[in-house]
Amino acid sequence: MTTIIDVARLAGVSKTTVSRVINNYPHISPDKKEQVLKAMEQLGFTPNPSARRLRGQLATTIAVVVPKIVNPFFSYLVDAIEQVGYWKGYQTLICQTNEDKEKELSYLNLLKTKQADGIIMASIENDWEDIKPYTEYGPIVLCNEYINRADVPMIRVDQYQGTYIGVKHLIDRGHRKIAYCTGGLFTDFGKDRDRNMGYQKALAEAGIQVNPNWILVDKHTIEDGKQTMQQLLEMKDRPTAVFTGSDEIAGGLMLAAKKAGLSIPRDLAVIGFDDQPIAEVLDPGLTTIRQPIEQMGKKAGEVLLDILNQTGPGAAVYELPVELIIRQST
Amino acid sequence: MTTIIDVARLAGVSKTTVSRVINNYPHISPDKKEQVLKAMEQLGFTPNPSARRLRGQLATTIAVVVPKIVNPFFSYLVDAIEQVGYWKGYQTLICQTNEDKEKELSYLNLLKTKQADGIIMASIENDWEDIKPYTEYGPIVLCNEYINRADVPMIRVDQYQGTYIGVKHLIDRGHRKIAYCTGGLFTDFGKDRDRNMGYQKALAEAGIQVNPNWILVDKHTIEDGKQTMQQLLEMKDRPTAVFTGSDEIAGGLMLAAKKAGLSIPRDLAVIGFDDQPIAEVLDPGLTTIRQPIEQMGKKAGEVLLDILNQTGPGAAVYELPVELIIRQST
DNA sequence: TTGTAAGCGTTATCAC
DNA sequence: GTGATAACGCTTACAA
Repeated sequence: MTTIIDVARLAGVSKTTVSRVINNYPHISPDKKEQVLKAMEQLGFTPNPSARRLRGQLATTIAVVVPKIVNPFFSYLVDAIEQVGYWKGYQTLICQTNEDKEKELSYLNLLKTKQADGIIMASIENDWEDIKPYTEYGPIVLCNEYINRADVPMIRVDQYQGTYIGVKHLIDRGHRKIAYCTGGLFTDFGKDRDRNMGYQKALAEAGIQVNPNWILVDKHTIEDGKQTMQQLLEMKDRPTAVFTGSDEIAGGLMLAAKKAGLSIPRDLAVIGFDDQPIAEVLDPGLTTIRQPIEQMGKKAGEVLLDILNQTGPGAAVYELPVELIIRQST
Repeated sequence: MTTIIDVARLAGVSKTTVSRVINNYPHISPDKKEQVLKAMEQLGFTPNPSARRLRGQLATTIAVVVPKIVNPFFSYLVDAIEQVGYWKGYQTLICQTNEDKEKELSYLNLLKTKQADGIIMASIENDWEDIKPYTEYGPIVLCNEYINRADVPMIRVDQYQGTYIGVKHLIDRGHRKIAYCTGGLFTDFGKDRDRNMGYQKALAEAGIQVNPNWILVDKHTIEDGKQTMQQLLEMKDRPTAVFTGSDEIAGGLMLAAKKAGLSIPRDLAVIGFDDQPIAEVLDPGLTTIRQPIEQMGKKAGEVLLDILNQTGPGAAVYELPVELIIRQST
């Protein structure tokens, strides 16, 4: 490994001067500067980031926490963040929690040890109380998830609105027996709460009572969707429409429904969430709530970098719009 | 930031002793060890990886180079690698080239600067001659891509065989007009070459001539698939079957075909590559060549870690099997 | 068994 | 404008 000293020797200057060249210190005689540059070139020198970090200068790594990178929602998010980061000279560390609390905490430790200069959390497994202490070590930006009492920047979409317009759309199509199939739990905070409220609000406005049997929680994958359809098929009183928490669940659901001889949307209307590529190629095309994923990622990255460069506010909420994409499944 | 010295002070020992405790040096009196452990706990101490790296000890980061993380093939690959890495205490740096040569080289520099201890390349943009020099700085493992003259470990599947059985399957179904729609180019080396050879071999065996009009290159996305279908529709002499280089292209193709009133597989048979989740939910279900993506990623991770821990061979070729998954699109 | 001191590659301070 | 020199936090001879 070639170091600053090798360069100094070759250029016939002190290592201080080399360092100054590297960091674009203004007052250097042009000829020495050129010598140094030439020596660096010749030796193929690259400054050692560990040393720079240790010395307290460098900050070039951001971490993105996601539950599962294979979930297209998150891979698109990571994609957008990586692009912003690279553009500004940052590397992106991908942290997959697999919904494991411990793993999440271990990744938060990256902040403490300055292996990551900032973190974007696109999912949260632990309670905020357990995460908050880490904000001391570096900026944390919440993206997609949000905590009401958290004093950090948050990039979110209006989940309440998204769910509301989705369910309302089903009601407008004449449905009154509408199941709700969510990735989260039917809980009382954060994203889940907002989605639930949207569902309940839409039903309430139409004078429809929530049927607890039609609330299906903790569904994520295509496989989950297929199984959920089985559950629905076994019900004596079956819903005529299903609101799902992701396009993948919807895909599995449709697959199983068609296999069971149901016609979509005639026998069962299905609506997804996200507007992933899969939504378009499903047959019939999947009506869904589009989340501006790229925008979210881009914004999250920008906000984090602004904080790192001291040019942005420490906390703020950015809300991006959702949109109902009507295809043929409803 | 709390350092080893703080711990030493609190525990009433020298920093050397603390370091020994951290590194599980055997000969330490149990009581001192306990004091140190207690102090570390109390201060919430975590060793600074930059310092350890600088000192030349630590190796905990691997980098994975992919063209696009949003491509499910690569997100599954990264997923598998990350899991293996985490299990062994390594972090995974995700490097997205966007098929940009320069970006790829900049990521290879991670090796040189010891920001990454090893690299898994799941795609290659530059010529091997330009990449080879980096092997001097740390191990590079090729996964999915391969270079004949490269002296590094390679994890690959038999692309030749995969394409061959796919095309053969179409021939067995009675097709003789078979288009070939690939992600790469119809070039003469690596993965592309093998796939092309498989295609040509299967045709040759059946006494079928290659029709250059039906060779469609540089197709990747669902969108590409749709456009390709348009191209096909405009042909006077249209193929009756299409072999595609990925399930996504196949998906787009099917979508456009159905929209144009074609019935699949009656009017047009379609076969994909990868067996991604999308293959199952397409209608009709997509016949495809399954690549053992998770296995590939797992193997690549293991091979790299073995090298880093000096317990594995420096170069070897691991070939994993492909499998024809027959659904309803053929 | 424990401690002292040197050094990893860089940058900041202070002289000149 | 330039160069010694001391840190940054850690590991490891070498001594004790």
